[in-house]
Amino acid sequence: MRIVFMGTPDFAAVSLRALLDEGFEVVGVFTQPDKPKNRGMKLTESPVKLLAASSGIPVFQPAKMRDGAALNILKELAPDLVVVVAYGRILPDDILAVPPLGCINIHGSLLPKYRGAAPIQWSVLNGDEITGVTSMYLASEMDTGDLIYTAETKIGEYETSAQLFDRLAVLGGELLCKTVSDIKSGTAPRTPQNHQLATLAPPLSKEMSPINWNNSPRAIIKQICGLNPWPVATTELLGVSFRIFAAEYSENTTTKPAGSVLSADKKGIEVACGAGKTLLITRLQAAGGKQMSAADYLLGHPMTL
RNA sequence: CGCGGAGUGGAGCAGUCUGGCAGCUCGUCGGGCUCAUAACCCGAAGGUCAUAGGUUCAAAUCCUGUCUCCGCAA
Repeated sequence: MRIVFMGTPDFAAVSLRALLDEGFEVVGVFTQPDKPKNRGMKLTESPVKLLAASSGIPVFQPAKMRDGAALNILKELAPDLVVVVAYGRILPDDILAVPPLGCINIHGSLLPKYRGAAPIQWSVLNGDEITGVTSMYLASEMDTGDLIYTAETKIGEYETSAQLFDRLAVLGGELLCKTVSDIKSGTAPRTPQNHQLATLAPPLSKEMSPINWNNSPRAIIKQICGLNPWPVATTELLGVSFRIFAAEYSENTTTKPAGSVLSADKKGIEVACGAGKTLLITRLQAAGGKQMSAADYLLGHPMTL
């Protein structure tokens, strides 16, 4: 079975790796064009491109999906099945129509929940206890296609989006292989989504970063975890700006206003939250510095209360 | 050459502007105190000050090149 794989970031590369390790025949890979990125604006190749190139698979990086060029390339490759994982492009109907077995996708949530660009982060931000990955057929509208399989997993109380990303990438790779295998043998199910239950997971933005200390400790911790690794929760303590990477629950209570620093020692920086509750910041980063534990930070920057 | 910040014992920092003894808070090791401790007291080890060159009687500090890390931007 000839497969064309479309994807861009690490999350997608894990799925591609899984397909290759299982011995599926990947005849071509589509990925986003190299872009100037990072410090120095160096041209950066996507993780999927690097993996495909090192595996000897032809790589295509069409700038547009609708100008006919991409369509011609795809027809030339004559895939039986197209697998899309975090490609970053909407595929037009004429592309979707090329492979006889269809186009399938791995999505980082239990659809129809969290359609959109940031399902993993939103599942953390909202404090969900269960999430997972879904395999589905692509439809014209984003993340609305028929479901094939799902795999569930629990979200840890202190699990960050970054950590969940890594786990779901692996789960997604496994689910993809099972899905492709069953499509090949003709035993894959196909279930329409219940569109009534759909929710959206739009991209995150820096505007979500500032912590509102009037919220509950859990809401704040979920914000911190959900926004890690990007855009990262921020706050100002005693006049200094910080990015906050991790925090823990605290048993203590206080009568001081939300946002007040209550203590700062090896255990962390204790801050007042809503309703007199508190939490402990354990990992942070000051301007110009590196990310470090609160204890390390305090050694060189004592906080006098 | 997109913009800016930073490299100093194992960790986090000060010292750089104005050149002149390697400093602080921890950690580690040894000893002491204590019913006991992540507490306290005494002592010790550990740094070619990112790297290469230049200026100088003298460079962590001033000048030039290089490497690495961080934020913005994308």
